Amino acid sequence: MRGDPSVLHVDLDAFFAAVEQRDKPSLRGKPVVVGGVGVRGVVSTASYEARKYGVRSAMSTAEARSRCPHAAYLGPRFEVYRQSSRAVMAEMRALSPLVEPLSLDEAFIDLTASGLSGLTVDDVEAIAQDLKDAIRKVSGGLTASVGAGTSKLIAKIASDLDKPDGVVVVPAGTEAEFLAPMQVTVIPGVGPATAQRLSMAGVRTVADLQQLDEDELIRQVGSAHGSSLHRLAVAADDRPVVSDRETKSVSVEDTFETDIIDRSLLVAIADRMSLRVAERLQKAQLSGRTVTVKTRMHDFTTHTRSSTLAGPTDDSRVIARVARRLLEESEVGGGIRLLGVGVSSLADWIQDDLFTEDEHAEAPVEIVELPARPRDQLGFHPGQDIAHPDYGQGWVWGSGRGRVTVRFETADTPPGPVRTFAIDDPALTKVRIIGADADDEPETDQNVSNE
DNA sequence: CTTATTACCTGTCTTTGT
DNA sequence: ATTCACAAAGACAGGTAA
Repeated sequence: MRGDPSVLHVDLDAFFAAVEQRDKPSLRGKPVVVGGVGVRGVVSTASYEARKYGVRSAMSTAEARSRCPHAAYLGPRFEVYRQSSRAVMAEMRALSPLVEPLSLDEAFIDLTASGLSGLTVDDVEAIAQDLKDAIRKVSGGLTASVGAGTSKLIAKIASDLDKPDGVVVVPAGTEAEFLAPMQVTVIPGVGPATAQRLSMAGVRTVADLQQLDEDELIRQVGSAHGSSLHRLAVAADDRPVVSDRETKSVSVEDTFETDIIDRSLLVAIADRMSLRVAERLQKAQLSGRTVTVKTRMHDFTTHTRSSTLAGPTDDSRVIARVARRLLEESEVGGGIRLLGVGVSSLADWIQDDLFTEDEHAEAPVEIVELPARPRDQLGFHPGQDIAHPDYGQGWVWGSGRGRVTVRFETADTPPGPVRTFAIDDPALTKVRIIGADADDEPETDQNVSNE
């Protein structure tokens, strides 16, 4: 444990909403809600004006609309947020090289890494103010709240105490008494489930937690969580600030506007998701051995199915093939509201194909001319690639009753807009059918024989 | 009515090594 | 060749959290 409050936690205030207000002055001073705008959307960030009406992060957009109908409801613009985030993080790194981003709008900074030591509360307050000024300058006026203390735990809790635009520095040596009167839920890692279990043991505040016997705590919440909580309750926290943390999994998931029962449509979606996961793996120079398919049923129960390959891959065809099999093993029941594909057990080295040379051959692409006047159901299957002269590349989501529904995907807007065409639309002329998968990657169940 | 993404933990099996 | 014992490691599914 260090002797000065040299760990900072910086949290940009209502980040997504603040960026929108910055870029669109007419929104300033007004309630702004950023998040999913569809029927099943949820709120990512609400501006402080919207929070007055009880709009909160993670609330369904439907509920937000009923609480605050006159707010501006905006879909997220991640590229813009990423850009501002980068600029802000750069200011932090100018202050100290040891910066650990937690998300686009949050980071820890360890001031000792820049050679500072023996910092007083006043020193740190001045540093925090300077940082906030710098952030405001590079970001076009965004404000941040900063907490500082002798550990990540204290810094993180402190940054929450004077929002927005605040600075809270907790003097070294006062940590346990600082925490004691607070609810246990202020401790990161104590969510609803843990809070419930603790409350059954009569523990509501950190002071209660400080008095609870460690063995009893472990009985309630498990060994790993229990012993770490026992230490955090008395502010014993020596977790280092770590920059450049390694990615451990890459995944994509999508909640559908309406539940899907059609297995062939699910397969088509899983194929798309496998491709996106593979692209991201390749971009990050990663490959992984475990493929996971996640399904969320109409009743919100969630299931995962996973399979581990003999060696790591970043090949979309391999991922898609495993995902298909896992999907086949999954129940569809009364419909699926969410589907996801992920890859984990990552290796930072790319798979060397030792004996599978011809496998990178391009998948056969067949251009098929449609009949001039198709009637119903003319050879459209979910997953077919399709070209449209105005909208570009899309793929068939479904068809029937003289219409074809096509989903267009761009790198920017992954699920992409859905458009429906009459099946005899002259613009729908070319359908690309990507050939079925060919090659093989050995999976777990290979036969190994020993001498 | 209830997002998307990542990380980590736990209980239960299964595999591997000796 | 088969079995047992035992530990360590890995795989898998579900849960919790930010």
